Amino acid sequence: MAKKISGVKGMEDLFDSEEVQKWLKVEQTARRVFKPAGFQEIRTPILEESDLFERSVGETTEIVEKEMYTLLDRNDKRLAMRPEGTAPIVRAFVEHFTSHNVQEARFLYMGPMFRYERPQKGRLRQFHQIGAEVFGSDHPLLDAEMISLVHRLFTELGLESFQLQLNSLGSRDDREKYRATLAKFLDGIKDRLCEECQRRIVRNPLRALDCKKPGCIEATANAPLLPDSLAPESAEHFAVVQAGLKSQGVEFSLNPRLVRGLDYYEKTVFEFTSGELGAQNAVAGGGRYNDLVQELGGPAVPAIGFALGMERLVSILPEEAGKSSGAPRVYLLGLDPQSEQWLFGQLRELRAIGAVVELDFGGVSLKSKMRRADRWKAEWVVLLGEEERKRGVAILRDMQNQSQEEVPMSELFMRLTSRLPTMHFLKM
RNA sequence: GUGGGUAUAGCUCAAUUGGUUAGAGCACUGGGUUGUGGUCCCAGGGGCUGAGGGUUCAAGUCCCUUUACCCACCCCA
Repeated sequence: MAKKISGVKGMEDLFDSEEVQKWLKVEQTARRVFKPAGFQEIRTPILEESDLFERSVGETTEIVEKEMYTLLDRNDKRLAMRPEGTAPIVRAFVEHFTSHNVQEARFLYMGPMFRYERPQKGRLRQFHQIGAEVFGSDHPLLDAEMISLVHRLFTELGLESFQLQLNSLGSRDDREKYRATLAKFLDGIKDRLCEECQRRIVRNPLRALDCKKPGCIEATANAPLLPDSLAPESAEHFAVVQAGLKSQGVEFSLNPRLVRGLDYYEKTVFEFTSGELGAQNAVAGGGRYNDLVQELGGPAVPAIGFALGMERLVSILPEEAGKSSGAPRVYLLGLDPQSEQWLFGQLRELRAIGAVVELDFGGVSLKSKMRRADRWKAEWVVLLGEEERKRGVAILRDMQNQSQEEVPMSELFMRLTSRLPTMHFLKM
């Protein structure tokens, strides 16, 4: 035997039918929730120029520094497999929409993302996201709408145990000022912080507030917090976001230490978490990015977006979401080559009416064939042998009632159809 | 990148202080009088014990190396 080739680390095959069913359900529900809100679905390539992510996500972020799958193409162009979805959408928006003076647009996307990380529960190297982005407005109620749509998606999927955390990073100015204040504070308590956090003082002080080490939590207990240092305009924006969510009945809690890992966020940031996920507890996250479009060469168009982790979401979905279509299942069983040949001819028509139809292949005993039909969970079995064929009939067996009858071969299609729910479409 | 854990049949797991041909359940295949499923009974196939090396009369079991997977740190979806 030739040497086996196994899949790439952190990249999974999805083959369990209930699991696949859940994916379909999530994708379909996302469309049902977002399209009526004016979102159009778009698909962008997996490969982008590395620069796109370096400039948007941030040069000093973990993602860009250590986690990107990068390559040189045959012309030595630096490319990267997208580690996240927002930057490509912004790029596409700038490239195709702003040129015709479109400054407002809503996009829904779904697809694989890639990050070279050490896999663990809820963390893969190829994972999938569904995300949405809205360009064209800085209105705080848009923030509330975005968050509320995600909330609604989760509710429609029957998800019960999730929490919503909210924070405001303020405008870029607010953030810069706060960053300086915080860095100063941290420097004062430097010797009480872990090594990692000491490095963060210069590089990314906000992250220190998110550190989970007990020593750091204690040391930063009365650090200056972001919401307290927002300029009046940002504070007002944040207040309206909260009021908007309340009026939609969306529950949330404020987390002044919530920091997101991508540089482009400002003002409102949010995260949906679940206790059932293990250490990687974020199911979805997002925020506002008012300067990104401009930074990527577009006009000054404010925007907000979110992304959810497909694998994480699916793992906490209720069982019902994995139930597959209720289409009737019909098993065709021939006892000799001529019978099989005739039944084979019926496949197309029967499948066209929405039934799941399978023809038994292979020369085993009738008993085994029946056993197979049973394991396949057939509701109906059509049995045809030489005896029947001579008389022009086939046996139609109802597996549940354990009853069967002979029907003329010429009427099989009609007889069967009349017993199946009419116009039965395959449900998602 | 740093820790910790696991690796035996397709799946879930056994195998006494190292001791004969490595077992069970589920699954699979066939049969229980000739062409009828589920429950039941019987039989059968299937493992170089992740890989490589070492200690020993003897290794699934002990030691080293390696690979894969899992979990956590970190980071995030």
